[in-house]
Amino acid sequence: MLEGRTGAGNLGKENIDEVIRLLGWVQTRRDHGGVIFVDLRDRSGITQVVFNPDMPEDAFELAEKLRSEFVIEVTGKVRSRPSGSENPNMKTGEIEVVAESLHILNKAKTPPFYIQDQVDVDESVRLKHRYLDLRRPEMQKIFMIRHRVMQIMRSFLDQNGFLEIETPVLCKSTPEGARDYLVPSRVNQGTFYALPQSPQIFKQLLMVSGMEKYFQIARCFRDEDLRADRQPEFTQLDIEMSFIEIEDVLPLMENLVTKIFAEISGTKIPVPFPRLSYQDAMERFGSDKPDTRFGMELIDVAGVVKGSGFKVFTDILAKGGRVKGICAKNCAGMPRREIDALTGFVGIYGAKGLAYIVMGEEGLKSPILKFFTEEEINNLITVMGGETGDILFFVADKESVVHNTLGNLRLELAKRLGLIPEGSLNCLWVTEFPLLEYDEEEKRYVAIHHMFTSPMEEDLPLMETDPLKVRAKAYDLVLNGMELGGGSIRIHRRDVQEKIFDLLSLSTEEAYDKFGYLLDAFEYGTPPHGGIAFGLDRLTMILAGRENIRDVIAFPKTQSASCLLTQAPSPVEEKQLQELHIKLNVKKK
RNA sequence: GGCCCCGUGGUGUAGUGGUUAACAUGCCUGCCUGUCACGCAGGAGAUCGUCGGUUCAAGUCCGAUCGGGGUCGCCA
Repeated sequence: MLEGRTGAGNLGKENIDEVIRLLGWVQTRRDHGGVIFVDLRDRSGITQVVFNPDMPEDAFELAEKLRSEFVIEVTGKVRSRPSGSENPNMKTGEIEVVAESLHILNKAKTPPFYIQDQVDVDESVRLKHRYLDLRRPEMQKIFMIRHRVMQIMRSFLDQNGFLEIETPVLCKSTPEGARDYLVPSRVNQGTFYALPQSPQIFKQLLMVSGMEKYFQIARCFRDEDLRADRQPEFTQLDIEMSFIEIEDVLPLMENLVTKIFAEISGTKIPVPFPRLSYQDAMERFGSDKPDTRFGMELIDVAGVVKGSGFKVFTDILAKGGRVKGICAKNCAGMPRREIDALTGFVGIYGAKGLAYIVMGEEGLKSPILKFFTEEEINNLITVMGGETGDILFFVADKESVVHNTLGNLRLELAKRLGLIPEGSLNCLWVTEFPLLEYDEEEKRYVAIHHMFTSPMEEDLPLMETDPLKVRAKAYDLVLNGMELGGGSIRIHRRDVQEKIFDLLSLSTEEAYDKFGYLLDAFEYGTPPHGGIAFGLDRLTMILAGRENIRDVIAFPKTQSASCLLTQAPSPVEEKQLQELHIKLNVKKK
């Protein structure tokens, strides 16, 4: 059937007088009674087919029966459109195909929405009929980009000596990290596999195996709540290498990322990417994935306010908290109610209030002025870099709340003020992450990256004295304020790994139960190794200019982790449950 | 689990508590030989997500629930 087929979207003046065969869908039919125009669409694009009454009568009658989305086969001759009827809005608008024969390969029901770009239709309707949604050219373009990205990754890594190796999808459940998706075992009553959150342990085992350079485009699963950029199953480019240090990983990955952007969007990203320590990222931007496309950095004002009469600030400082601010340029005209609404905004992130000073033309306006001396206010303005026309915002709280709040307020204001330059690509590495953080709920340390991440050598002594100060050999690639990838140099020494388990309050038995095989493996000559993983979906989002991860996944889940097309998840037969030795205990609603 | 937004013919929207729920588009029928979101004429198509409440009267007000989206928590 494909023999001698021509793509509709690639026809042009150079094809004039060629007799061609098109296979595709009816985009639109315009029936003028005597002459019928059909726009025929296939993956390559759209071309206009003309049906004249002087063609065989039965073929013309057939053309009158055509409707949207009928699948047809047309044979005809390419010709120049009559002068004056060219369509400059169409890639193939200079030519048309005069139909000589028509076959209807299949009829179609009227689709629930237009098969064209910029459809204004509820996303749930698109998802229910995803196979139709994916017919739209803009969706097809996304998946062509996604495909190209994967091909570039594969060829780049192949050329650099990496082996593509698959790892299991049915895995062992591990503590820590995200909630696992579980799969009951039929053969082994009462036991479960977990779907991989990432191929982490297997890729390290492959390093023990001497594979030296591994990659995989791997599906990962995390049973957590969804977001605009988060799906329960997603795809990572997973990479691991032996005999490396950070300085081997980052430049190689910079080459890969710049190659992808150069080939897909023709954008040149300068290398090396800037690096920012976690500490600096948090202090300056209030985020470990800072958007550095604009300024408005966080400024510490503790030095200015610590001796003041403003108890809200001084009390928090006394308790070890922080007082920081951002300067919103040219915002003094912001209406009072909008400023008040920002108090609600910062409340989302746990801040109890938002102090501000409006630097208007007629002087300063602020509910907190009365607590400060003139000198203190002048110092505050100087430190903040405030000028007439600005608003200074302040948050006082414990450090995590201050950073989170101001970091998000900074992004929100930048969006409202249009400070983020369109089309700019801003790649950077965030390095020197802390190894551990303290979990108040569980009253113990937890790993920030994961528990196989190597501490920095010079910080090893701190593991005994001040574990929270220990920095990890971990790095994240951040693009336009989005975490695109992350990785680390791993622990390859058993004694260090056991020390980590110890700090994480994993007992030796527990550690052995969960990771004994890994600890055993580490005793058989493990090379120093490390790696990284990139979120393919997020990368495709940026390359395709999408703000929603569902758009770059062929068959995504809704926010409640269900598939509107297949109705998954769904109840199963009692017999299936019995085979799996499972009894349900469902809460009645 | 919390907060916020949305739900009206196939699709997108309008709709002061008060007649037969309006408009656009799509669909069907007829007409039409140069359109390209063709045009013209006519027609069909809605238990206003669901359940309950207030009211003489509910698409409209209230509550619950279901579904979709955003977000906080969560996501090593």
